[in-house]
Amino acid sequence: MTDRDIIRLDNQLCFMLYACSRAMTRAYQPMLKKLGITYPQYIVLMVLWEWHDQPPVEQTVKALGERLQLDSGTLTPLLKRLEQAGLVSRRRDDSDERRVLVEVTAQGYALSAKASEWLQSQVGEHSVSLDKISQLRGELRELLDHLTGEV
Amino acid sequence: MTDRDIIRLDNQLCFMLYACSRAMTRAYQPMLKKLGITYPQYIVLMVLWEWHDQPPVEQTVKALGERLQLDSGTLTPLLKRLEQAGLVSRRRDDSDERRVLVEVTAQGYALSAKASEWLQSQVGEHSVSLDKISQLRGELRELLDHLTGEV
DNA sequence: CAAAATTAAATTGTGCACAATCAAAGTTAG
DNA sequence: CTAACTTTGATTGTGCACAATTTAATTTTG
Repeated sequence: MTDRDIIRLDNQLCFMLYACSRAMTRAYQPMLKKLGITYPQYIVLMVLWEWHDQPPVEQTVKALGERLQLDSGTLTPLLKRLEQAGLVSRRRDDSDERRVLVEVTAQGYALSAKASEWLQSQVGEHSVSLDKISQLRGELRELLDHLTGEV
Repeated sequence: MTDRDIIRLDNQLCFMLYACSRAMTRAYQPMLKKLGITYPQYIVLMVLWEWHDQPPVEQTVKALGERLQLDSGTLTPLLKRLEQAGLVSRRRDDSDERRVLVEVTAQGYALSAKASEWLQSQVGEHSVSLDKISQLRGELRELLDHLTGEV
């Protein structure tokens, strides 16, 4: 296999990731419309739901950013919109005024159940097998670790 | 496996695609900076380079949109910027004034060689095996086909 | 043919991503 | 203690994505 083939393979992988990510967003669109949130907001809420169930040491914007690989330039306005919608609360940490503590409100947590309900109604629609999804997830994890310099 | 497990698996796949796609963009950033283009512009140019080598019947904005699953709202301004940079030419089709024909300029085509050169210098850096990349690409293709309602 | 329907691209508006910069709070060192 | 440094989040500006609407060209129909 020549270098040129390797490059083509790499480019194809790039494009498939780009296309699949957007296709997944589109697939979730009907649910998101019903919930009244965007896909990135859903991603953020997934973490905040998890934090609600199993509170970590730090529930800050920084911790959220590390988890999602997003900076404050993306998170600050997104969280403000979720706050505006009554789904999230933000407040300065009294013990360190640089930090902003973030958590879901009762209303925000309630969305979790609505999302589950909607997704459960769709479970039968999947013709892609769970084994394949599971395997794909694992391979993507490996790729992600490599790209972010874990290895 | 319960419905709840299925939902969690699905959500994890969503997030991995979202994260991997952005991580890949970051990985290409040094090259893109040198070429003076963005990641989506690179994706568009990859198609236009291919069109240059093997011209399809229709070299229009519409054909580009179908190939990349992007609409004119995204493509029009992006192509205008590439045109501004002298990498792409756009002109109305004389035989059907609704259409806009798109192709790379000589300068735009020359970027292909620069990209290849840069990527070839990086080939050794990959510790992810080609087999894995190839397999992953195939699985993503399968997922994409399913999500876009082929099958 | 002329009206209605369709098609292709452009435009408008919202919300990410992300680089770069800034401001304020906190920590460290002289 | 205070000056230098670091950390955290906010702000600013650019460029996608994408929904919704608009405009103009073409095709279809009555």
